[in-house]
Amino acid sequence: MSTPSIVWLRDDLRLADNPALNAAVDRGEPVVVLYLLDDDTEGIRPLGGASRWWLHHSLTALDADLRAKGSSLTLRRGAAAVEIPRLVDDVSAGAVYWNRRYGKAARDADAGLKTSLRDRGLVADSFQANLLFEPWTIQTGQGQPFKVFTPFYRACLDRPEPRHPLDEPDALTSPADVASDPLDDWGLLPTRPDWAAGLRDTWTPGEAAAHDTLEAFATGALADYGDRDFPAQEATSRLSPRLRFGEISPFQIWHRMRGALPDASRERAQSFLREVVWREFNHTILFTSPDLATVSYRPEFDRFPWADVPESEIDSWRQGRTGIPLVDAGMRQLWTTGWMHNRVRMVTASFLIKNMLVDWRVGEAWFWDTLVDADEANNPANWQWTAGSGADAAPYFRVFNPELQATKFDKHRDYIRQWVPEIDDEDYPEPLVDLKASRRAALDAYETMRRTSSEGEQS
DNA sequence: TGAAATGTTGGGGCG
DNA sequence: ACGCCCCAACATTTC
Repeated sequence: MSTPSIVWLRDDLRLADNPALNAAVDRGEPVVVLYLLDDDTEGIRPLGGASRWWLHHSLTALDADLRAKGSSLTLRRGAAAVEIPRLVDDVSAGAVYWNRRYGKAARDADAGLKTSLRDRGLVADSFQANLLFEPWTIQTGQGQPFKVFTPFYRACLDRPEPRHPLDEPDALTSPADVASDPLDDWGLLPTRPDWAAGLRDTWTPGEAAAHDTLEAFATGALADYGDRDFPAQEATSRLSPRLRFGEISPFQIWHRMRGALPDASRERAQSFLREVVWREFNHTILFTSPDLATVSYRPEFDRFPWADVPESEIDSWRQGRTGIPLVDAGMRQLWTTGWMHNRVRMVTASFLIKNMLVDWRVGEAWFWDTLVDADEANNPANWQWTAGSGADAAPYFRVFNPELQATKFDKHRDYIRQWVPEIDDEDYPEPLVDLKASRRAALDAYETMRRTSSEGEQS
């Protein structure tokens, strides 16, 4: 009588460098590879639309990869606290393995599950797979979490080198007749309207394509990583959705960057890894500030006098009709492809927060819904960075001028023309706001916040 | 991973 | 030759 192992995949849709999967294989019993669509556990943020599109296709790819190894993906839907024990009973499982995640609700759910499974006599183990450095291991000399990136980065580099990636299992055996939802029943893909054409043209989700992307970057665009601030150039890795869904692990990226590279790319590799460590930093912030997506890290921003902006104007921003070419180009790239170049993310976010005086949470929510790489740590942390309310954030008065940014980083307007082809036509909209006056208003609003904050502290 | 305002310097035109 | 002014270029400060 076998007691199968369950591998519960979440943000780690890969077979290689997957410690939970390898642990299950090493246990020697048949393995059920599970993905659970959990929109029901309180506090776990439901995925946005673009992420659901990606998830659908990444699960499809994963299932195909599993079938090539003699297994398949088991799909279930519901709250983990209900559905995991149900699956355990269905298959008479003897062990459950997973790789760790770092949001509060997720950690609480996982910890509760681990306790209840162990109380029933099952093996229940979790693994480090999705961060190079566990958040609780990177601390200041005082034992506090870092609030500033650069010392955090140095502390990471002082740690032992991250482990080498693990090989994927050669073959898998799975128990017969495990009930699985049809993926199509989950409704992850958009219909009426089908807005995903641009996503389909841009991306191939799945582990194999993730490795192709990393390899192409390491041997190609990485040499041009010094040009990464120019949005018309393909000088970035485009690995963000791969990391979000764990089609590739940061360990695999780390060691690829430490491996054989063209000479021109050696120094660039460290610049790129520094960005990967920003992801670590953001997850560490999330670990210590679980409400990162809803609460300003700097409490004085609770008093920031956001403007009461009509929804129609926020829609102009969402749809890329602000009349500011670089902002509109970025927002259209986002809507069309589910991704936006990093510099343009900063410009579009600064425009919403500072030129329009809209609460950063509004923008964060839109990016959450439309980005294929929306991540519960990076997305809110980066919005708070731009707002000035975050850890090691840009000072509030650092207001991007989108015209100047276009001059500096899209000199020949290639990026703008790609996404806003009607830029020179008469019907291109007038600017939604006056850049000079709105900058002034943003600085005044910041001053108002500072004044009311200090009054609040005195009373 | 900013921008704008303000300050400083030095070359050159000109009386 | 000299002082004066203008202004561009660069540096520093401020928001």
